[in-house]
Amino acid sequence: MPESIWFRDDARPRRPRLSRERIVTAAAGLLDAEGVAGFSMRALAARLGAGTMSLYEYVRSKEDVLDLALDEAIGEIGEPPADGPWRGLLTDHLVRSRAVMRRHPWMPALIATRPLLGPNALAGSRAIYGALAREGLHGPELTAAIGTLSSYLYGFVAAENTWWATVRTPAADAGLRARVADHLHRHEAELGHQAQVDDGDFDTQFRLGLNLILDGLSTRLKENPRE
Amino acid sequence: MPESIWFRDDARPRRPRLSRERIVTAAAGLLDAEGVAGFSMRALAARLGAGTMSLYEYVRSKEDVLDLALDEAIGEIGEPPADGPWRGLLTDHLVRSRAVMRRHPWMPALIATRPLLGPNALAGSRAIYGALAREGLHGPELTAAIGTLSSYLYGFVAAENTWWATVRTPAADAGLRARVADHLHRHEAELGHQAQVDDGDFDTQFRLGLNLILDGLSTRLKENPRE
DNA sequence: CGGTTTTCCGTACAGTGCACGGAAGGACGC
DNA sequence: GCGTCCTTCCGTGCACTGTACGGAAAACCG
Repeated sequence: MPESIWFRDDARPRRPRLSRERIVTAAAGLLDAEGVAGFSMRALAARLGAGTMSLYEYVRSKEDVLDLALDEAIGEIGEPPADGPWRGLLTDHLVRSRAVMRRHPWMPALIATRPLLGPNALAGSRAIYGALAREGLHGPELTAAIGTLSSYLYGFVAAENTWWATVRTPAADAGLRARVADHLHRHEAELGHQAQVDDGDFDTQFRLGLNLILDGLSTRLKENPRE
Repeated sequence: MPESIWFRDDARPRRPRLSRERIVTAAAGLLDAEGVAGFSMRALAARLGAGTMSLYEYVRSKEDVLDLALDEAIGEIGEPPADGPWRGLLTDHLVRSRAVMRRHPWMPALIATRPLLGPNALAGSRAIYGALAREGLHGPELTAAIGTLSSYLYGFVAAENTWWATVRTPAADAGLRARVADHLHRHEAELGHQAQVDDGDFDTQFRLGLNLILDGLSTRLKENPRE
């Protein structure tokens, strides 16, 4: 059996079966499947068919893996186009970001505990920065606008995800559901509205809040017209 | 030694040395001192001078303790006054909320993983609800306004706390600081601005973003005048 | 006084992240 | 061909986690 042909594709010593990329994508998959609480280095290694300690050849620590998985997931969002009307551009980017964070519900919890300094995170924020700087926003006002949008995005999805996680729990009895629905709709239940909640509900909530912020931003932009 | 006098002050059976309240306040103190990562049931018991398993007489699980500690901390915020100009009222409440979350930097990470259904959390959101309902906001628009404000608050403080945690780390070398500063100020560094960051920086950022949202809310209120 | 109930907690177990050191095998100089 | 080295892989072990279980002691009730 001419194994030499099969094996001869790279000249590095002891061509590795593992790699940083393989570990990171497996980590993201494990997080999708089991959540942050169910993520362990042992489970990750098992998912790769490797020994636990083999991972540490490519990764400094569990925290390191989480950092990398988070930045990979942020990369899924993609960058906004280089130009176009600012309002549609921002709306698109935030809606796509929310979609990615819903597909990877572990993201908000990780974001809450670590700075977003991965290459993908930095690239994305730079692109948004450019879009607003083009409209004449500068200095603290620019930073505040971006900070507001990203804080809103991430706070919203975090609340949304805990909502779904709470409702989907098998132990979620009617009483709990009612309390959570009340949390979402506040006094609406008392006013006779129905307390049903579905996906579309969150969609419109998200867009309403986003428009609130963009309206505020719009007045700022009119005060500082493009120079 | 007349122990009977010392011990005779309550007639309940086997008057307990521990209590739910004592556990919860000790938990908050431990979280303040060690953070979420350094929080363990063993450490909590040691802080109370008790055996680890004694805690479970008053508390179902570690998650339970965290839920209770979080709601207690939320209670520190206090409720907004029953009436007054809506804008000042909301600003005050959000500023006080931020102050509490800065004193207890573990709060955002916990909020990210559990629904805010404690009594204090519900009382606070009800009060804010009332303030905006009084201004003529109803239905989804009302829910969206509240959701936007709380998402912003919590997203902002989360980012702020990770910033301080990152900077205060002993291993934070100059390169890391520069990257984080860039993350905060985006391209400002490239534009020649100084990349120094201090508390006041975050204060003005927070107020700028808040005013952005409140401006957007203000236009909504003018469209739906108090009926 | 006996029995019951309520607190307290020692022990034990399955699980965690990761330090350490060894084993296996390709790469390379001779 | 043969040592030598260097890279990858990973078994073992340690300190630590949450908490199930069951027992000990103490206060109450009869």
